[in-house]
Amino acid sequence: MKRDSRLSSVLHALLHMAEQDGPVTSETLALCLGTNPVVVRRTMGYLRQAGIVTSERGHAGGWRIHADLGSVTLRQLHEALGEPATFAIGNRNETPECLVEQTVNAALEGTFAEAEALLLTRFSEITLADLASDFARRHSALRHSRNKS
Amino acid sequence: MKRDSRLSSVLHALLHMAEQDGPVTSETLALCLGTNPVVVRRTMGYLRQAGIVTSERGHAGGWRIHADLGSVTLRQLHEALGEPATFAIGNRNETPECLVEQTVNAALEGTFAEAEALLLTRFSEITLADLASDFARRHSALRHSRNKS
DNA sequence: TTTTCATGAAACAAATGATGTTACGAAAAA
DNA sequence: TTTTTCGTAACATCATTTGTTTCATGAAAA
Repeated sequence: MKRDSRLSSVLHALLHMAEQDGPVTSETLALCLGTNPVVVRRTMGYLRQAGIVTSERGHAGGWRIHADLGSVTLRQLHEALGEPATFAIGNRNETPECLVEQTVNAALEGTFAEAEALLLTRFSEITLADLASDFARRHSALRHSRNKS
Repeated sequence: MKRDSRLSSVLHALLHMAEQDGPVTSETLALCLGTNPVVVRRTMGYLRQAGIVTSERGHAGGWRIHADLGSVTLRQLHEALGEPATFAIGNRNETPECLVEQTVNAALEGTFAEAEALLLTRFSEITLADLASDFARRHSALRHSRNKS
């Protein structure tokens, strides 16, 4: 099953952008992510539409975060990306005539809905600022362990 | 995103089998599911390996449920199918060197793990007997509404 | 004003993975 | 011995994401 990794990608990109003062080009982000500048533009375009980032063309152009890190949640990013399907497991037929299959669908849908609600709740509780501070902690821990050795 | 619908499929098949006395052929199940007998064999084969169903060849052969309906949970079926990936969303790179990406992965993995745990818990709480009685309820409700009209 | 750098967007290619199909072998019963 | 049915391998199809190529457009620098 091929997973949608855009949320992971934009988080990676945004945290790198947060470390920079000026704008960051698609080229640079593509190098960070191990992909292609066009893919970066395509994906970041969703965030621009949602007002989370801005882009500038020409010399010294690139991408900037256009929001407070503490105000952007994973849920907002997920929504900006079009709320892609959460689960890789699903019903065989979404609108079956067969009563047996309707029963199966109802049971699975209820369960998936509950798990998705939990996921989205957690997403809404995590901000870019949280991740940035997690990163700072890891970074400093790494420095300490390097100094020791 | 293409979803794995095997759990949905086997539930559909098992409930149809529960309605029958004798064995049910792959051909019959394929008609119920709107697919191919070979696909049925392939998928039901996982359940046979797990001891949930048996198959017999030749005349009057086919598939039988080899367990008490109340003792088979959705979780067991999910496990029998090889515990396919739950989420259609995931990390871009599972073992990144980049500390930023490690931070992102850790946050997402924690959240996904929590949602998956909930899903599996719910799966372990639902048995085939539960679904069969849900079905009976729907079936009887349908008859009543038909009699009214 | 021309060149360079960057995004915007469309069109196409590649890769991936589930599902579907064909074909044939093996076993069991009529 | 013929029919039925599963078991399995190999291959085809389909959908979707991701990657690539290409060119147009805009903005700053030379």
